Amino acid sequence: MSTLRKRGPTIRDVARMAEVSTATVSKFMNGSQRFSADVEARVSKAVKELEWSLNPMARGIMTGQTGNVGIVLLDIRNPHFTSMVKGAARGAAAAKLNLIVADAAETRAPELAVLKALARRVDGLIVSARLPGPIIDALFASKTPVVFYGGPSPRPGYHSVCCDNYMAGRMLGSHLRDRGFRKISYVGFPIAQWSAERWRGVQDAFEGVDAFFKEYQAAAPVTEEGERLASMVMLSGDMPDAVVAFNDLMALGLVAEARALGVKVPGQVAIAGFDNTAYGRLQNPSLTSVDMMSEAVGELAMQRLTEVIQGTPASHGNVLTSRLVVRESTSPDSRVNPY
Amino acid sequence: MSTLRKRGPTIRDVARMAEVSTATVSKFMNGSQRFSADVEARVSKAVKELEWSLNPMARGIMTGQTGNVGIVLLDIRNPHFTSMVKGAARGAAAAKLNLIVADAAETRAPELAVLKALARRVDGLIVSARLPGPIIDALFASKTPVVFYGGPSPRPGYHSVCCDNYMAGRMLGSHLRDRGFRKISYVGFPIAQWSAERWRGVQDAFEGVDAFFKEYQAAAPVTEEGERLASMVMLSGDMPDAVVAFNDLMALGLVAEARALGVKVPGQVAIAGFDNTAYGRLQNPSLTSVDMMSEAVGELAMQRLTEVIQGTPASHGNVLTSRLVVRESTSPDSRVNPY
DNA sequence: TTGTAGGCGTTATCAA
DNA sequence: TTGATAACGCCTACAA
Repeated sequence: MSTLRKRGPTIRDVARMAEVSTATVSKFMNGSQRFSADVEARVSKAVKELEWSLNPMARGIMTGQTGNVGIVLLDIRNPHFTSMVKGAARGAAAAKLNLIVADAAETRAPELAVLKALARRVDGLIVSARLPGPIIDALFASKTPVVFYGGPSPRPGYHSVCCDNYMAGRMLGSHLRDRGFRKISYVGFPIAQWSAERWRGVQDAFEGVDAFFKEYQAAAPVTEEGERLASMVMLSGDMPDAVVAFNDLMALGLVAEARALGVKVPGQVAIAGFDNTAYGRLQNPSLTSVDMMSEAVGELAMQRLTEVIQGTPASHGNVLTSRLVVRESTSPDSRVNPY
Repeated sequence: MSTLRKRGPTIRDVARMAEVSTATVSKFMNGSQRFSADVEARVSKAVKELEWSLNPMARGIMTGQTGNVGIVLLDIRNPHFTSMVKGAARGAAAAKLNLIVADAAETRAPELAVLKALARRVDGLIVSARLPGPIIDALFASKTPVVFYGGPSPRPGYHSVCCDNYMAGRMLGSHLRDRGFRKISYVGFPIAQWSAERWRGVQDAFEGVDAFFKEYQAAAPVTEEGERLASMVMLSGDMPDAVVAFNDLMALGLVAEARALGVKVPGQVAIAGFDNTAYGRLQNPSLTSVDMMSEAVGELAMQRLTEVIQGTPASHGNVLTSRLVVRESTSPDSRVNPY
């Protein structure tokens, strides 16, 4: 049923036209050797005339390399991941690799089989540290070079690029403490192990201060969950004076729903998130957030991956420094009862 | 310099273990023939035991197929494109194809060479109809199956999936007309040919009505351009009572900057965009927009692409119906914003 | 239903 | 610096 594309010229055609051997053409194309000006001219002329280029698959069968790398995302609509892809794409382009993007959300059903298939088509993979255990095991079994993102590597001996989640939380916590907030609620996402790290950081920032903490759990790190939990978080029992969300998407949802509920942000409650998503800056009120260096994480992860692929003694320093970005949503006038 | 990954088992190892020929294993793997229960059992046992799977590259050299398809984006951070990728990823998964995402923004320098290289690694490509002419020519020359998105195909005979931009503009124009707006400014993005289509649609909706139009041009369809142009658009000469932006990103930038400038939206000026981006709904004020069916476009484009690849007589109906989503930013009253 | 044998387009080895 | 030739892992007539 499938119509094969018309076969183009091969290395043999080029060799014939240039009156050299295929070996010469091959070496010429890979720049792995110098040639006499004469041969070089003839070969490049033939290449141009026949509009020929190497067949990556035939090449791959010999070299064992595909020329592709993959990145497995949990949700391509999350700007955090999008920025990561941007960084990874830059790194891939620099290494002349093609980037295959797999959205795990779409391939959930036969995930494992899909991932195994993907692994055969790439030279290496960038994946989330919060992928399910069996998937990660399969990945290791396949011997595919892997670099993790988001949190520490689930197994020792593998690279992982991320920000220090505890410190990020702590920075945000300090900010809230200094602004006088004392009743802090957290909308976490427990499936990501580092959600707890962030929350611990926030709490630790209040050491020695009399503060009240409460935690809620979202089923997915998306705006809709922020909206869904908003009334529970902000209107049940005594209101918090500040709400921290696991990420900006949920924070955005909280802010929007607060408005619908008639809760003033930051008038009655402050709201902050993580990731420093582009839309937080434009929001009304603009959103305080901790920049988790999404793009840099993607780029560095790709850099590490290429090192692992090439067997280069991999450099270290895979923990990036996050940065607190204070905006309107944590303006201090939201304290209901200043102490 | 490059450390080759240890070579795994081959089809010959499997054949030997199952005591059959390699041809049998091949046919078995491709499901292109039925076998005796005995042979089938032996082969699948060997496959499992050796944990062997087909080498896609060796396979591709014979079949001429890579098992990959590509999508070329203009800006992966634009939620419109992200949604398209989501749709395309679903389509690709359904066809058991891997999706290679190329962010043109990152590969601008040697664009043409990069795209040619990409074309050799995929069975087909989904690309924007507003790619530069030389690139499109090269694409056609390479005989790669192509499906366009965004606007009509730049050459006859190729598939293109998009919404009717004129109608989309017209819907929005009618809405503004009915709400009593008469001084309309448009922040266009002329590099996309269909920016003019949208604007024409908006204007035509005011046929027979006394209205005033003015057009501005952005250099890129991004939030920053909306912010940059905001004061010019809203504070120079006589203020428009409604501003339409080429897309939501720019509209979001306009709204944010209007707030910074002290211009009430929608109190003093209404603002609307195209794409119905997720963040428009959460904005304050929420953003009126025309849903250009990003995800459906991506999915349908991938469907068409697989048809073209397989040589199936391609079905038609590639113009999707857009949908007006009215929200607060074009509210007719001058109620003051809560924040 | 199963096997034989040649070929796909490239790289790698080694000799010239 | 260049060339012959044997791989690489799989597919596909065609024969049995």
